[in-house]
Amino acid sequence: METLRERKKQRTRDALLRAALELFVTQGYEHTTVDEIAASVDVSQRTFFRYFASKEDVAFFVPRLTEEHYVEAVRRRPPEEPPLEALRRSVLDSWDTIEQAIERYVPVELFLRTYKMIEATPALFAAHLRRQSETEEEIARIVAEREGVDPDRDPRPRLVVAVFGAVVRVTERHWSVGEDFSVTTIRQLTASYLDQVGPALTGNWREG
Amino acid sequence: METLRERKKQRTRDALLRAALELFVTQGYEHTTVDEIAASVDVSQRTFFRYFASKEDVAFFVPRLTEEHYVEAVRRRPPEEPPLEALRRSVLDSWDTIEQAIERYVPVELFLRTYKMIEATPALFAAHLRRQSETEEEIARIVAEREGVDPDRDPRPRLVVAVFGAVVRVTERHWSVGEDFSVTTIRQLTASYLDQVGPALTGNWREG
DNA sequence: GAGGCTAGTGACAGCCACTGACAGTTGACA
DNA sequence: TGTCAACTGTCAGTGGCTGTCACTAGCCTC
Repeated sequence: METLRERKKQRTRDALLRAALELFVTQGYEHTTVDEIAASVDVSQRTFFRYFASKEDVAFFVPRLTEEHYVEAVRRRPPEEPPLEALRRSVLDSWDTIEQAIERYVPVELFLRTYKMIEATPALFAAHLRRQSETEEEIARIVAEREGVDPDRDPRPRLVVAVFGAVVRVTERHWSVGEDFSVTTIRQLTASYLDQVGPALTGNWREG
Repeated sequence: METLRERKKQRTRDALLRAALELFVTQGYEHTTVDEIAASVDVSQRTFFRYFASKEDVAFFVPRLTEEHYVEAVRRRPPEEPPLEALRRSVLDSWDTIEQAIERYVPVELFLRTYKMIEATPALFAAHLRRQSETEEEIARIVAEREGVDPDRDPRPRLVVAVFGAVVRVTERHWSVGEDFSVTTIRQLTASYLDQVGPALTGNWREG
């Protein structure tokens, strides 16, 4: 962020990001062309593609921040904690502290609406799931490391991480279709769902 | 399959499907153009798109069969079975009986290689995950129905189905990178992983 | 502070997936 | 056998994305 050149670049990137997200959430992802985004920032389409690898890539700029934030939280957990407990605390802590990280780039409110848009747009939702699965692979390796097992011989790290991720995804999905979307809401929902999953798996639903 | 016209259509469709999968698995999905597929069956590109909604769509023709097969298996489970047990038996039964259904369209071996290709191609893998999540939504509704709960008020159906699906996905992924790919192998792997997930979630990994 | 260097950009041409419109052809069926 | 409908090919166009090339504006050295 030293030279004028770098500041200019940063400004162009930020402008493209903001413009893209704004257009996406107002008129929809599919109905927004890259030409449109570039034009609204007054650069050529070619320049857009020098900042973002693809149209999809812009949409996931902020989600990428939150994923990294989460992974870092997992890394920082004390190693004596059982895996599930470490994961649980990591997600909840992440939701508590993510807002500052986001606000540096876009208003949190815009991010939340982007998130909803991703869940509602099939092409983006697919990409979202794939990204999550990549994150899970990373987390599985961290868990394996913590527990001192080889993830390619012992399936437990990937199993635990996948099961945990599944619960998080159900939560997000529920949150994304609801009215009340705030960071607080999804945090509470996550905690609640994580509490319910144990009984749901083992319990008999048809008794009081 | 009565009239000549219908038989001709069927033949074109089958030829396109076979040609596409063959090209995909030999030279890769990304390196295969729709023009190439159409040319190798001697029809116009336009005709290809009259049979398949998209290039992606051909790749998932057979997976779609297996998904439907699985959903049907779940529907047929006796209602007194606990949810997890019903799901478990459904996947395993599906793997036992799927081969006939596939063989009507393509050789099972080609299907298995297609499956590996899907797992190895990011764009297809993303689509695969989205399709699975749609299937899970359907299954969740079936489970909710069986248990007599409202899936929009009670999160348990979606939770159980998502957790179960996560285990299946870890299994598939493991299978897809391995050497030994046969239907028998993935069936056994699935059974084994399902057995391990309970202990992995609750147990302490660091003791004997 | 003049001049060379280079990162960043725009303009243009081209590939590929996909779509709409229209016209030609070929089976279905009376 | 002639009419109708289904199926197909051709063509033109859009949108995402990439390579190339020339140009400009900020940087850095002497």
